[in-house]
Amino acid sequence: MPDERPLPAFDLAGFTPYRLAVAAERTSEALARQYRDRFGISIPEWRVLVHLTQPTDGAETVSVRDIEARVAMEKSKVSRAASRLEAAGYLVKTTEDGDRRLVHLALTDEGRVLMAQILPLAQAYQAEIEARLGAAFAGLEAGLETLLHEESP
Amino acid sequence: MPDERPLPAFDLAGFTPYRLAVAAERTSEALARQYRDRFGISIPEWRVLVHLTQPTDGAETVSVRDIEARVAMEKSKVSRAASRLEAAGYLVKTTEDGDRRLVHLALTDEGRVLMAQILPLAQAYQAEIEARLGAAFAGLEAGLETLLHEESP
DNA sequence: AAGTATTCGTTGCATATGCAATGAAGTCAA
DNA sequence: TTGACTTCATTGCATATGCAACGAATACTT
Repeated sequence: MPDERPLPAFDLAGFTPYRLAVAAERTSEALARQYRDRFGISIPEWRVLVHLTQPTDGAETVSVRDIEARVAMEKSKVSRAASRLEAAGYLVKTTEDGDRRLVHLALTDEGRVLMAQILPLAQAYQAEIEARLGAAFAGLEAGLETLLHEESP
Repeated sequence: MPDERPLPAFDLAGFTPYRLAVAAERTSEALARQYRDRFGISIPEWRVLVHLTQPTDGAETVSVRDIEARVAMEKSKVSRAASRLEAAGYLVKTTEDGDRRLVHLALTDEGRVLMAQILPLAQAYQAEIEARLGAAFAGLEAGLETLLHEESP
């Protein structure tokens, strides 16, 4: 006869990593669809591009390693995304003067024009999310803040 | 001279889809590492297995399509994960009697034994997350609830 | 009933991914 | 200075993935 010992009750629908994964996938995809259809940009490429628009506090260095450190993205993924973007003319890779192991990434004018079109989409989308969440937005933020600033989650 | 028109200011660190993606990746990975190291199970496989432990309300059918519908997982991904799990002996695929297009997925005894080991890990991890979040947990939940129950995010 | 349309699961194929290995460049210690 | 060790970015390779196409089964329409 089959083993009928009941499994521990487990509520998948309430499992936080699962909920986060689904929410992340849906929200990312909704925006990704826009810039993929219009500009042929993938999600890893978008992440690299966006990092290059961020103000670099003080030191003007943005290398593969910097991006890898700030995002949950492997360096090989960053490297390949950067190569595709370079081939497309959106950024240039130059060897850092000080430390010649580092590869300095910078937007081209073409890249700036691209981002001048994409960033407003992202801003509008963020506003849409906040509007939809209403009062719940602050709570979501507080929870994410805790999860993101922990040592070993 | 280079185009210096400033790009629209965009705060990547505060971009909700980005925050969700990083939080999801970290929390999923922490558990995935455990069942990967101990049992050789991948994340897609874990998702399929977990769905097979969930109480099916009424109709006893769990097909590829059901899993696809409930999770953010493509049917080909579900199909291949199920095939690997079948090869490993953790589940069996049978043709549904009523509608012979449907493939009925069910845990084997071996699969139940496996899940009896993994589910407690997941439960403990969920408890850990809730403890770490403390009062912020309810707020996170409320936000996720809104994001997950929307038509077109 | 017959023919068309739709649904379901799998698979072929091109691409993306993760990981380890590599080579180049830099650091450190004696 | 030399030699061992570390860091950085890229690449090779095996595997995973998404998408379209397919065949089988069912539903729909007249």
